[in-house]
Amino acid sequence: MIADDFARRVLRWQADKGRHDLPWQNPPSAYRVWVSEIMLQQTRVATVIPYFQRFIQRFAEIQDLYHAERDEVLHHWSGLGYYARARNLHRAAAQICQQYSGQIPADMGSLQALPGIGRSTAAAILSLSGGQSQPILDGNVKRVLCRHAGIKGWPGKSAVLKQLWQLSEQLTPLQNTAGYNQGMMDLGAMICTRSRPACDQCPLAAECVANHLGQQQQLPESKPKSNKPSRQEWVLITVKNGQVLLKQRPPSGVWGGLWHFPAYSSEPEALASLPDQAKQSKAMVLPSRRHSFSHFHLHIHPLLVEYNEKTNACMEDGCSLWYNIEQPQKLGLAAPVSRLLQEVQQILETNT
DNA sequence: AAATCGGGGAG
DNA sequence: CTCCCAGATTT
Repeated sequence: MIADDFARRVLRWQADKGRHDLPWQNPPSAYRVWVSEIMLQQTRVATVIPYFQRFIQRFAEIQDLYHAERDEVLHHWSGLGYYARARNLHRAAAQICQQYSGQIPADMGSLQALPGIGRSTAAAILSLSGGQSQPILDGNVKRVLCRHAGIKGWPGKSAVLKQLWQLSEQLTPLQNTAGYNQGMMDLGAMICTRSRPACDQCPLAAECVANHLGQQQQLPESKPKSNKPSRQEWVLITVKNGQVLLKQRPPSGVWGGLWHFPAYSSEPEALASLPDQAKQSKAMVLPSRRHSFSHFHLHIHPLLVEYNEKTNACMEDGCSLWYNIEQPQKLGLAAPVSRLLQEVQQILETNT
């Protein structure tokens, strides 16, 4: 089948059955599409929607993002994961405001030079918001193309990736690229799903290799599985006069720039680090929990220690602070930290 | 080429 | 429980 016919079928289907009411589609400004594309990296649409709404409400324009504190940007990203995306988004906003007077660049090279924007994200911004003819290659397009062309091998391998980019380039039309790219993503999300694809409703089924061979479950090939290691940490939830001690994580690494409880590699080590006024208090052992990252499991063992102090001498040395549970500051908090803080709030108001 | 970087929904 | 999602960046 010639590429032109492929694109026409996708376009017709997307106009008829595709998604037209996603929050970032009206209006599809470059800024809104950019924010959405960053949030959507490795993240489902349904998960992103409420985050996008809150983020855009607070940072309606790129200048609002530029002038915001990083803590508040991370606050609006809390629970979404991959926090380097938020840090890069904030950095890129500064670059765009300083170097491009607030105008998001409209060419692939300039966009890809910005932190957090790779080829597919740059192409999505330019096509969806500006109508430029640029091929994309996200998880949806990979799945559709792997099945349609019967491409074997895991798409994460560079040879397969190169093949997929070449195919996407060939099939992407010069006109109506926004509708086409949106249609490819809609097909992947609504029809050509990972399990049980609805081939009977697919506009590309007639020439789809996987459909003809019944290989929908085998394509695309899945990532070779690896055993994830486990780590342990004991965290001190120190409550003093209704406030909780938090420490800021280093700018890079897991939960970079977010606020976390002081963490230790053993229980005795954690208890030994308590301030003298707290040592007489009995630590409450909260249930341990397992948190899974993409490449390891973290077993968190929380210890709750409450004490009071007349003199409220606040030690805030820039990388640690007392967090007010009742009137929280706008900080970046990882999902398990937010959950723990909620549990602690419950415990504290039950005890009073 | 392989590792790093979250969290949750689906199966 | 495993797998993977509108990927990019670093090693």
